[in-house]
Amino acid sequence: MSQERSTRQRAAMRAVIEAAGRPLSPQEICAMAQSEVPGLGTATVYRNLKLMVEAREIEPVVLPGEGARYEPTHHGHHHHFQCNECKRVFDVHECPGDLDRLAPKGFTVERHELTLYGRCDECAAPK
Amino acid sequence: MSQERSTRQRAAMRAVIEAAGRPLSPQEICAMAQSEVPGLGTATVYRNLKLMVEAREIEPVVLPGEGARYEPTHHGHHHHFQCNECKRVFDVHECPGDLDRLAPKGFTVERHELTLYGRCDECAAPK
DNA sequence: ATAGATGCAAAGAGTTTGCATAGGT
DNA sequence: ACCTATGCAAACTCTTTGCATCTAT
Repeated sequence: MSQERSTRQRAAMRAVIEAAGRPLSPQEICAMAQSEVPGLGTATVYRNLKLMVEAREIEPVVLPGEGARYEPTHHGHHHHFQCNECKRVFDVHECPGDLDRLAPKGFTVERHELTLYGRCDECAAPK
Repeated sequence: MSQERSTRQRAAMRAVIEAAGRPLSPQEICAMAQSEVPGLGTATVYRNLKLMVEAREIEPVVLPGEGARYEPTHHGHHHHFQCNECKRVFDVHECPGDLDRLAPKGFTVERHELTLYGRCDECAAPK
């Protein structure tokens, strides 16, 4: 039987993802976790992300045209906002709801993804 | 000044995209256009796709986690529906509108993308 | 004739995999 | 000690770029 071990790199990644408050890209996670575990390699980050997703500890956030980002598993439906300037992604907990009616006749809607684009509060503010 | 030339490869790509009736990936476009222009290379496909997008002749359709596909330019805002079974993508011309209110305070919404997932009419129907 | 377009190959960017070694248990 | 996890480097996929050649105008 396989058994998951608790390693410094995994702990560092977990801490970084928990603390972020927004979905992080693999490179961000790698860079941020390196302050805790300097030698951390990208392969390890990808391998652990995969394991953590399978363990339902985190989940991928995939926006159109962008690589996957990861955030702690949310219980409940939510969407995302991407800043056109800094390109960071934020959670949006509101939902327009009732999107089933938009589908063509005979189509059944099971799920939807909504992404807003614009300026985040920091980038909207004058410098 | 630059002037766009009409070439066989561009014409073939245009024809393929027009005839498809659904958004096509660069590889599909390349493969399909090669029956008309055998030596067509991927670099040319990508370069022409870029030009055609800039010329507003076609537009990219980018779904989460999928590479870009291209379809003839639609006039008017629209969204997409992807069938979970056949994976085909369809246009959805309705729009929930008024999504600006969903953003966090201080955030400005400029644009939105909405993708519905479910069953298309053919796949929803019993076989 | 001239300048944009093409095709090949090489270069990038992001992600995955092979393999010897480090390190949890 | 055993066996998973790690780090490096190489492989892979998709897309872009450099460059000599071709070709529409």
